[in-house]
Amino acid sequence: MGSSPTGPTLLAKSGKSPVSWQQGTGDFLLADSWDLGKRLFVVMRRVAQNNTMTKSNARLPRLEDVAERAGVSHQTVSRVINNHPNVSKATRERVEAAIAELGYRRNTAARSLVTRRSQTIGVLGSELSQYGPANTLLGVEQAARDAGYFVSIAALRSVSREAIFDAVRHFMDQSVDGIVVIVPHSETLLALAELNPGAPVVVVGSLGNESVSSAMVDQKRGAELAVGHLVEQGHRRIGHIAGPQDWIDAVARAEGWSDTLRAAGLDDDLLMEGDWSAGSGYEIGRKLAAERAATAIFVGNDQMALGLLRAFNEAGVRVPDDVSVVGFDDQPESGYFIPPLTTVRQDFEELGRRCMDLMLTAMRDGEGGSVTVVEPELVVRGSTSAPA
Amino acid sequence: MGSSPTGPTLLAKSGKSPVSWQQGTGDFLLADSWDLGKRLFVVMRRVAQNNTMTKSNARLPRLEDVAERAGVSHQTVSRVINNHPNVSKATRERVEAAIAELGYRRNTAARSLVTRRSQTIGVLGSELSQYGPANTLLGVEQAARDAGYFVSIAALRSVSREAIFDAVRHFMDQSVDGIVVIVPHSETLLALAELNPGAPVVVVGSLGNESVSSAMVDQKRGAELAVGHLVEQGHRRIGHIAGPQDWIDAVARAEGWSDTLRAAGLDDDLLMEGDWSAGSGYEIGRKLAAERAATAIFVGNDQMALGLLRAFNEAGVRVPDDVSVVGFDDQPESGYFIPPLTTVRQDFEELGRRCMDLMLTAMRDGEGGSVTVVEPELVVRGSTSAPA
DNA sequence: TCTCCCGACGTTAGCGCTAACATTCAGCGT
DNA sequence: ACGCTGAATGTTAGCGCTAACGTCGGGAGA
Repeated sequence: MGSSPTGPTLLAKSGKSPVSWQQGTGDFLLADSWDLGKRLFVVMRRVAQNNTMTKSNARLPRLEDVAERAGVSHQTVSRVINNHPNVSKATRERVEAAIAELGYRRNTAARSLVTRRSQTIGVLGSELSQYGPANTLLGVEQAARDAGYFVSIAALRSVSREAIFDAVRHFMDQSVDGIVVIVPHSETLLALAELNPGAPVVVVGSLGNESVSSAMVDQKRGAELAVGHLVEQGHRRIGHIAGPQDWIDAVARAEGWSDTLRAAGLDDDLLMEGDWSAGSGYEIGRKLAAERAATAIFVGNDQMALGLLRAFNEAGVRVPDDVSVVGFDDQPESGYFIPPLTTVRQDFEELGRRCMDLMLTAMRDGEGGSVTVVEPELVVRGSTSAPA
Repeated sequence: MGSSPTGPTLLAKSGKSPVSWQQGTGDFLLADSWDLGKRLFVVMRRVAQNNTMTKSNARLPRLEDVAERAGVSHQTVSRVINNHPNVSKATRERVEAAIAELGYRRNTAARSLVTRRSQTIGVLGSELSQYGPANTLLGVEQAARDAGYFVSIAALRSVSREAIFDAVRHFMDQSVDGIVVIVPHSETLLALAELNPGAPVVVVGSLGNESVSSAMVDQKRGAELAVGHLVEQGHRRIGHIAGPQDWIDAVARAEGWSDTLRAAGLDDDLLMEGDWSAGSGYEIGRKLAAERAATAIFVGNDQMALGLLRAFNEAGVRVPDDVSVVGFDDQPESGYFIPPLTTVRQDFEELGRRCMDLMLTAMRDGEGGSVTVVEPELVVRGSTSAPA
């Protein structure tokens, strides 16, 4: 890219942000922000000129151009690019120099056309604005880009067969090399089964099976950690606010809760279902505050726990003195709830990376059905204590 | 797709989730989840077979195949697909039938190769796990997919020139038709200016200028709403916890705060800077609780406000009785803080849609520099009241 | 010395699509 | 009847790349 010595490089090279911020002096703020705006304006104007210039100019260099410059055939250049063995060192270096000089970049479309691979993986997600899915997506993206893949996304507005079909068709149109599914929803898996994506599928968070690989955090184990912690502290009546039961994770967490209680010889009859939202946690919390049946509540995620805390606070139920609360996820905010929330941490980015690892092997070896499990971790904070 | 009548369709067609959930009965849970797993297993096994079958079978149909079946030339089929005018109604119908019968889908790579357009827009984002950016992304994705575009993402791990360069090169390799930048960070704009993406750029949240279009929520106006609300209630000492000042939005909000105070003849000297995190809000909150200089605090986002509330709670500062607090963003959880947070709502999805609108016109008409502004909205809840 | 082999290239033929040009034929005015 | 027009179609030539095969020369082995 034309980085002439007098280009915008100089302006931006200063590195640190140009805004010198001083506490307690609003004046500086205005001046600096204005200055920033002005600088941006100048730089951007130059960009605009650049753009119109290059746009009208010649097209991008191709293999042929590089070949000509290096004095070889285009095929030899191709070999260099693709790291084929039979190229002499001297030629390789000459070609690489030519590539660098011309700023050659290979044309993805042409390559895809002939190789029938798009170097793109599609990520099918829902609830992508939630903490968990969003971070999983980021983990996948990072691993994918590092592996030289493009990441295309399709967010599901609703978890319906139609929406899923539409998204998968979208990916098939793009002829993605693989599909990662971050829709921890059983309906999705069923819909996916009907379609025939024609590309390897890796599911985040499902039970693995022989056709699709899956990467998951051990939800049941997480629930066991949470409930085990409460049991250890001496709680005997431990309720659970579950997520919607068509979510695979919600089912697994409820299972872990139930199993742990039974193993400890306790009743697992205090079960309620929310919809993951703080609002639903609040509604259920109001009922719980009135009933006072449990001395501890294991909540399916941190957001519902937030709603629960709020309801308890309103009703004068003290946490953890009257009731202990454990969440699930460990969002960055959970440590700042009132009181700070004891919760189960899931390493979503690691999950995303593992997911991509599975995808890479699935695409290479064509094998499916492997499962990788990330261990959750209990984070103890102020919302739990021994019962009164 | 081979949806034979005896295929997996039957299994999945039941529509509702198979899990019949009953409050207070852990037994059902286990049984049902097991049942679900079993059903998935059966369906997925069939998928595995399908996959291996079709993978070994013939390749996908092309224009030529459709043409042959419809008794026309491949070019006529192309015309039908691209809605060219000069095709007779009869032929068009015949071709469409053939397309449907063969399940033809056009090859994106081949099309891109000749049209030099990839039908893909790249979204460059950072902090994509945060509420605002995540939802903006969703808005962009929805609008883009509806417009027939693919959405490729690149998340910035750090906001450095190198990372930005890398991401933009990534998009250039993919020859995206446009780049949406959701990095409300001035450094990004400078780095972007150096590079020459060779494709229209739309920035979310910047000041517009002649080379790039931008979609933004009127941050300053939002701050004015928030601070105006506090002033109206009779507060005279109103502090601000700003975001990092290399973020464009943070600067604008601080400006709005400052301007409003000055317009009301009040001092704008109570200014602190956080890093958007609840933790930084908490730290600043501890200092504020000790000083008690202000009767109201306008906080740069809801997460810092959460930390602030927590610090105040710990220190025995009552909200809103002793100090009023206003946030910014209106995350879904903010209504369940203790107390429920008065805050400024930003419609991020609308922002994303508008952003995509700009992109579409920029790609079509090649014009840049337009700006579209989304109005913020004040949401009054329990964290604000008149000073004591 | 001659063959054979193999590394280091070059040449050719598409991948599936669209733009541009070529062709056909009905309908029109003269 | 004649050409002329234009709608409806067909034909041709790539887009930039890679896989497959062709060629060439030099060293090893007989």
